[in-house]
Amino acid sequence: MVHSELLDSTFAALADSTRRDVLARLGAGPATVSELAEPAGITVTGMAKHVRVLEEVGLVTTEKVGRTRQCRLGTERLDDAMLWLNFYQRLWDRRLDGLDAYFTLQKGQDQ
Amino acid sequence: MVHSELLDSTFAALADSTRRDVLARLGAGPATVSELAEPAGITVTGMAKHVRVLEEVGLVTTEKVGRTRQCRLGTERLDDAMLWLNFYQRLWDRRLDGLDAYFTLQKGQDQ
DNA sequence: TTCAGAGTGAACCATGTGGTTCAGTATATT
DNA sequence: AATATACTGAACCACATGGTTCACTCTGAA
Repeated sequence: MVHSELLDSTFAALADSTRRDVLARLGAGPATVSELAEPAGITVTGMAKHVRVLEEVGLVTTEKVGRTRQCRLGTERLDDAMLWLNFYQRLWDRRLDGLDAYFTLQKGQDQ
Repeated sequence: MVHSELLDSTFAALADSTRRDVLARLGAGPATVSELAEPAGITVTGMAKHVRVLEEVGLVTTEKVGRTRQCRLGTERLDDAMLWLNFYQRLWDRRLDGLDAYFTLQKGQDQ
């Protein structure tokens, strides 16, 4: 569960605010590469790379329509990332609420 | 909400299976840098870098104990990342189940 | 007081990343 | 048919990343 190439790539894809912006924009409906590039303030070529990254992990789907490329949210609904985070959120909760919480808080107040 | 340096760094920190391993290991209890390095098959210096990355985003807390450095899970409980993912998971759901689903599916059957 | 062990810091290396420009291809529009 | 538009591909750049080695400091133990 931990050693997943897709998980690596998915988290890496999300670790960029330009790409998160793209997901936000596509949440409102499909858009072309140019339409995504303009508000981001980067070149079309640059945006095409971002779209590729998102497409490779399934977060975005694209389709060539005439001379434009229509982009929309993919069907990969962040399930893997959610699953992972949920698992570790529980791990955190268990550690903080459990028997060792006292000891942990005693020694780990620094942050 | 989207433009967050911490969110960038947190997702980036999670985008490495060695670091996710470290979190898993620390979920079972504190460990020193050496104890983390050995199963990972990398040098202590290398692991120290990973620990630093995790510490900088609050996922790990460390404390120098004698000549060792004890590492444990931090108090930053992935809330930011969870919040973001939940928001977008809902966005996905809305898009796929909502009123625009018909239009979307009409034009986006390719996947 | 030595000496071994744990970690740190600096330097280095190969590779990846986010961006650019420029030249090309394919498709609309006139 | 000519031209403008939307994207693609290759080359390039600066910088970040994941890893190393080597020399060093600090601490615990003999």
